Amino acid sequence: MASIRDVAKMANVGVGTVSRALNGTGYVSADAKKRIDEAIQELGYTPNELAKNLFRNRSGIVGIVVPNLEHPFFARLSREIESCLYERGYKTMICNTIGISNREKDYLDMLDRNIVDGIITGAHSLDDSVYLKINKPIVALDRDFGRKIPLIHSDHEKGGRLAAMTLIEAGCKNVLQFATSSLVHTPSNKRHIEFEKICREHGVRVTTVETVWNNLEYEYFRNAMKDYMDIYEDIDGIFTADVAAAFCMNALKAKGRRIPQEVKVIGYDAVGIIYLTDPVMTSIAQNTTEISQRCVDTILKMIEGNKNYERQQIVDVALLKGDST
Amino acid sequence: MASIRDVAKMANVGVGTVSRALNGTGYVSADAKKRIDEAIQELGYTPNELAKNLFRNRSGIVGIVVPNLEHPFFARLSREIESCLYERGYKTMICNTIGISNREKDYLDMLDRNIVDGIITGAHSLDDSVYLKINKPIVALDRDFGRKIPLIHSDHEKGGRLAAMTLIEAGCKNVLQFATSSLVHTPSNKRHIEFEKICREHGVRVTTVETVWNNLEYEYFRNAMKDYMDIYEDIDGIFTADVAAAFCMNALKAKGRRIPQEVKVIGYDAVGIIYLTDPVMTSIAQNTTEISQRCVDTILKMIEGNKNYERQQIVDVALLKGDST
DNA sequence: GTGAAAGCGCTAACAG
DNA sequence: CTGTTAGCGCTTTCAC
Repeated sequence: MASIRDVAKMANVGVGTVSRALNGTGYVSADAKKRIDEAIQELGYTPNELAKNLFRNRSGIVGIVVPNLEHPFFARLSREIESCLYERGYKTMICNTIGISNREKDYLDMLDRNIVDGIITGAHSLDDSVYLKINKPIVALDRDFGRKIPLIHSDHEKGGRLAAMTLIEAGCKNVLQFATSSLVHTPSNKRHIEFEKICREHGVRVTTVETVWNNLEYEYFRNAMKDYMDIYEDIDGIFTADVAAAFCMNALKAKGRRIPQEVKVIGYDAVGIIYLTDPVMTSIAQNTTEISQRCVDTILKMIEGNKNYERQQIVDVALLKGDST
Repeated sequence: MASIRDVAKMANVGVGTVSRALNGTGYVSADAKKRIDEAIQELGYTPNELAKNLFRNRSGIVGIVVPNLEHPFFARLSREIESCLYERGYKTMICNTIGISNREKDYLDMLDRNIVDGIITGAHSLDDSVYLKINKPIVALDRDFGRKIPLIHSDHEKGGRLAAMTLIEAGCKNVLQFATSSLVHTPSNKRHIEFEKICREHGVRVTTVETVWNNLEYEYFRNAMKDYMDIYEDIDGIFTADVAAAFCMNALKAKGRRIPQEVKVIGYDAVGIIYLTDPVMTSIAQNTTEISQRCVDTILKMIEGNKNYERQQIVDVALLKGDST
């Protein structure tokens, strides 16, 4: 592999001149420039990023930590974040934690080892204290780690309200929702608190099942939802995230209950699968495009030392009306 | 950030000794080792991977290039490949090409710039010649770039045969399949040739629609499949990849056709969404776990200079019987 | 066993 | 305008 020295030698100039020519920093005579270009051509020279990285102590890589890339919400988010980063000249490292806190820790350590310049995290298996000790660029998705770490999340309260109002207006009197354990204090869990509150205010009976989503596999949701539908037989409305909601719909239909006539179902996230259910699922849409842009914008500001960002950024949600409500 | 020099100074040893202690290479007296460990503790020293990378001219990163991470097959594959790489001590860089050949080229160039040590590619927008020029570790998924580049793919012929036999045995007489343009010469497209052949042999009429899947968005599939179902009204069997198949099912049901009584549908890939359709979709399962392992195994062998791998590796497929056939 | 020194490929500062 | 030089932080000979 040809190095900058080989180019300099062949072009009869110093390495500094080649570097300047390459990066457009400082003056280079047209003549020298021409010879350098020729040498680069001839040698098939490509700058070695590894050396650049060492010099400027930057890798140009941002890590994105998600529980499971196979979950459609995180797949979409990862895709969009990767696109934003690409536009801004950064590369994307992907990290699946699959609920294993060791992995999450390993990936966080890459900040110290200078493997990534920053991390956007949507995983939650580690204790807050671990994050608070870190003094490098981190942006959190749907989790508040305290003043030091910026967080970005949807307006989940509004999401819960929209969901509740949708079911209420559709005439539900006895609804069921699946929430994350209330021990986990995340912005996203607020939708369930709000949902419950609104339902109560309107005299609708609401049952909240708190679950720990051990893993985010379809297979798991499928079995779990089937079991739950056997337990809660008299409900007329359901609110939970898309994948779970889709499996609820299937389980309900298998039991002969008609949707939306007998049971209304409203999902959350509005990922592609809402078009796959029969009927098409009503869902609260998170604006993953804006979330991604804000995540990338914020992490790059942190990396580049620009303090000019809001610590908490809330992104609007919207009702995407389907035929399941 | 403390460097190895600081550690050496504090421990009263040379940097070489610290390096040896850190990497377990060469002898270090117990006494020196102890002082070094203490210094590392006290300084909170972490080795800078960037410097290591430059020295050994390796980044420890493998890039995985996919058309669209949001497509469930690639989401699963990416997840599994990331897991394998993690087990082997490598990191994963993710690259969505979204059908843009510029992006694919940009990511390939990272090989030359030493940003990634190798690339596993499942994208196809560039011409073969571009790949053939590259002299670095590349493993291709479902595409034959010629003798230089190893390829890994499912036994798609068997897949096509299984699909055909399933529809035939279910009594279909007039089936429809969606294939990639026959101009694109990929192993995965062989399933449609085989499918057609088997159907013919059994006196079953088969219509093959060749499509260019412009993008892999749910929205696109949904509209496209709806239109196709309006055009092909008299068919009694369909074979296509899961996502498309799922939307076919929905479009058919919307037109009042019963599945599987009037039309049988068989998918390909067997990703999670087969459990979401109603009825549960029959599909040909690709063994993504084994595909991922082989991809990782092969790319790491190439990176580490081990020539001991097969150029073409074919992974078995299996029929996953659902209720749509 | 261990320190000193060279060098991975690049950039930036500094004389000319 | 341009060549020389000194590192970025680490690993690895190679004498002592």
